[in-house]
Amino acid sequence: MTFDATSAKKFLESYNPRDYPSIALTVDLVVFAVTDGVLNVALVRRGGHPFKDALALPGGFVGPEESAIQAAGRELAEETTLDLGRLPVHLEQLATYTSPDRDPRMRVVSVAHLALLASDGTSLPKIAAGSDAASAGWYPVHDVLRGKEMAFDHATILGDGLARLAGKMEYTTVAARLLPEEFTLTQLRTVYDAVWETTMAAGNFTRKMTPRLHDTGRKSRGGAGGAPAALFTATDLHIHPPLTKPQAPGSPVTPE
Amino acid sequence: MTFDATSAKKFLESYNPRDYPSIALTVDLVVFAVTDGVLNVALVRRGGHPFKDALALPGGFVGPEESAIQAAGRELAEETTLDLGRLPVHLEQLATYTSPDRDPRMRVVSVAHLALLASDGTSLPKIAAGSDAASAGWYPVHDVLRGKEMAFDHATILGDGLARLAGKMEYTTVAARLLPEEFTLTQLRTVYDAVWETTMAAGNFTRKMTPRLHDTGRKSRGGAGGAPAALFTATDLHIHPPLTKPQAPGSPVTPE
DNA sequence: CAGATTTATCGTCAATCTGACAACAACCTC
DNA sequence: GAGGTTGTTGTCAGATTGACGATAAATCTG
Repeated sequence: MTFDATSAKKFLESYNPRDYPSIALTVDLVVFAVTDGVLNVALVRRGGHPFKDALALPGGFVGPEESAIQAAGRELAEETTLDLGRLPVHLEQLATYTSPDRDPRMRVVSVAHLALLASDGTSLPKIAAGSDAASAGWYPVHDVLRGKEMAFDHATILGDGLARLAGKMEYTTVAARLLPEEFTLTQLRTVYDAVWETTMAAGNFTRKMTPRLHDTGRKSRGGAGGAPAALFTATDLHIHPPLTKPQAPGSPVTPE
Repeated sequence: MTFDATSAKKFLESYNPRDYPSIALTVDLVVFAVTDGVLNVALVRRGGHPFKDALALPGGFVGPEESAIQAAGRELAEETTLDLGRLPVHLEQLATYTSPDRDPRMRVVSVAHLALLASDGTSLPKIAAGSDAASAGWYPVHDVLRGKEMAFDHATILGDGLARLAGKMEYTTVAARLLPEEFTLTQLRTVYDAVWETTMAAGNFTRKMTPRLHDTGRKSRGGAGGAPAALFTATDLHIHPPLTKPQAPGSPVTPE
């Protein structure tokens, strides 16, 4: 039925690289960490054109002999000076952005990744600017998204990253990857509140979360002046049934 | 700490395409459709090496001026001879597979997509083999996955596609995209059973699903010999709280 | 055409889960 | 040690769940 075998329909047997303009394969990183009840993202300020001085996600090229996730891990290690491999940093593929004109210079296909850094909640890991970046730092995610002035399509990528994290926290214990290996229920609840922009009831949160975690038996050395809290460890158990993010006001549950 | 700015760390300002081996950008398609209570996937049998005669996902190259999802839509239209654009075919990006040696010939980065075709449940859309494929046809997904003998990493991709669909059906009405625009609750339940390999109770399914759908007021002309069923239309409402897939036996909910 | 059969939908019931909130115990600061 | 703060457990009414039975509406069989 389709005789017009367009050049794009040919397969590798007849593929000649010179038929196609070359493609740059990069990774972009959405790196999250929580401090003081706020979800932060690592951003760099661009030093060169295009989008000079605009905020952008950190990233870099995928080397000829590495996969995208390996490249993401390498970039993350270079940027955070973190002894990656010791801390269980969560790193997963997010999505790939392929619009032909997303970079005005040439065709850049970017595989975005989501990275979650552990934090005790009071300080953020140091990060270093990459080679094309003037500076690097942490920015409150929800503020950045409301301001929405980022280089390339990075605002979209950041939004997708947040949505992925928020969604996955409903049926997983990923939120624990934003905390030290041992943590209290209040710390975990703080992470949920930071990401979801909610204020969850402490009692009910404890009731629903406890069976999914492993109680170490130890107690936190009272930090803030209250009763000592039990220290938990995350299991890789899926939460079933899911913890549901409170319905956003205005979206009816049962339209009649 | 890292002074050795590796070539891969350089940014576009200093990027020279000839520094990198060229990359082929392709799309792979995981196309699903349901008949007779079975979830099927469209596969082609490869005509050339490597993996000659093995089953593979349909796919093709991304053209120089199209995005990955556009390429996926084009390939889907070419393959199904379907008047895409009329039927609301669900098409979404799944994940990107970038392992350097996933294709022995050269570096092929593939953006996999998930496509859901509407079907009345009794027949499947015709599909045509692509240029490098000897034949194309529908195969039962769960059987194929159990057999697990596919070209390249396509078994992984197919598994990921199934997991995406199964997961999304918990909190969305995507399952309706595998049915005609108007459908009965039993048809919808059949889709759930086909994908999840479950047997859901009809009464409870009706109770939970009804408020998420739009009742057209019309009734199905009794096809199989029973009471006529109400015809529904899908809304894009998220299901809240989610419909939970029954726990797989052997995975305890509350380990104590 | 009169059952028998199949199918869709609604109803019931006990068990569980949920959200709201109170009660209590353990710790810090002054 | 008094007072404030924090973590955990308990209570209670309302909603949700899974299992299953009842009813109504159509087709199939003879």
